[in-house]
Amino acid sequence: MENLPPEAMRDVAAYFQALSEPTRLQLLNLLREGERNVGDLAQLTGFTAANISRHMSMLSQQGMVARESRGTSVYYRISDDSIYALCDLVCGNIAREHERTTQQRKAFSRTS
Amino acid sequence: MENLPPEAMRDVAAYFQALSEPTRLQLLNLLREGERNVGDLAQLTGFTAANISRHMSMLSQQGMVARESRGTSVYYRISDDSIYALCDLVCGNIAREHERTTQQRKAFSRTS
DNA sequence: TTCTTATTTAGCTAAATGCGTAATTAAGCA
DNA sequence: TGCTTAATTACGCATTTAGCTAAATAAGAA
Repeated sequence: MENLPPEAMRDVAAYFQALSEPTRLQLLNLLREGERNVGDLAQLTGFTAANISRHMSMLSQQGMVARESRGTSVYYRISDDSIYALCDLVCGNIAREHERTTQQRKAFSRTS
Repeated sequence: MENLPPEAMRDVAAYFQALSEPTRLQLLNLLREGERNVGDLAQLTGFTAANISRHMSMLSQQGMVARESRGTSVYYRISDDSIYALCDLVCGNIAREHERTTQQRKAFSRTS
């Protein structure tokens, strides 16, 4: 990524942006167990189908999920397992960061 | 990340969000070569120091960069190298995705 | 075809975000 | 103590975004 042109930089940013929303992370998490259609995802998350449809469209555009229309329903499934590796990596970082800030709080309470 | 509570999900989303902005990716890229102060980063990117300061504060809060105040300047440096691993992973995914959509375009031009 | 159901899109609102300018703070130096 | 310079914060503005409701589209079923 050292010398990426601005356009590629925008692509990378867009990819991360798709993962920067709790609702979309929740949707990706639900797809761990297998494919789901829009209505199910809406019911499971408590959001409207319209909202879910837009979120899934975004994840699909980034190539994270695959869209398959069967009958009147549209099923989505994970198409890129590396997303979970990415998320797990981030979770590790956050855990470390949490550790760090916790220790900082301890340090503060020592000095005050 | 399977069964993360909503709060942790927000943390993960916030982490990705810090990486979801081209300017911030550019700043992280500049820090590959070593530490930089706010004024330098502003000059190198063409943005105001105020803007850069806000971006760096965000990256710092997520534990991605370390902040060190020396004299009247504030220097930032990468504190978590795994960020680059993350970015490279994403670049790979984007390359694959680009490949995919390119082939799709080819398929379309064949049928039309 | 008509009816029903699932998904998508249009239109809107409230909240968040990136940016600049201007004001404020912080640290050195005279 | 002032003065200068660097960084941060306050404020305003334009754009984006996540959510809803309602309208439009798509695919089966009667």
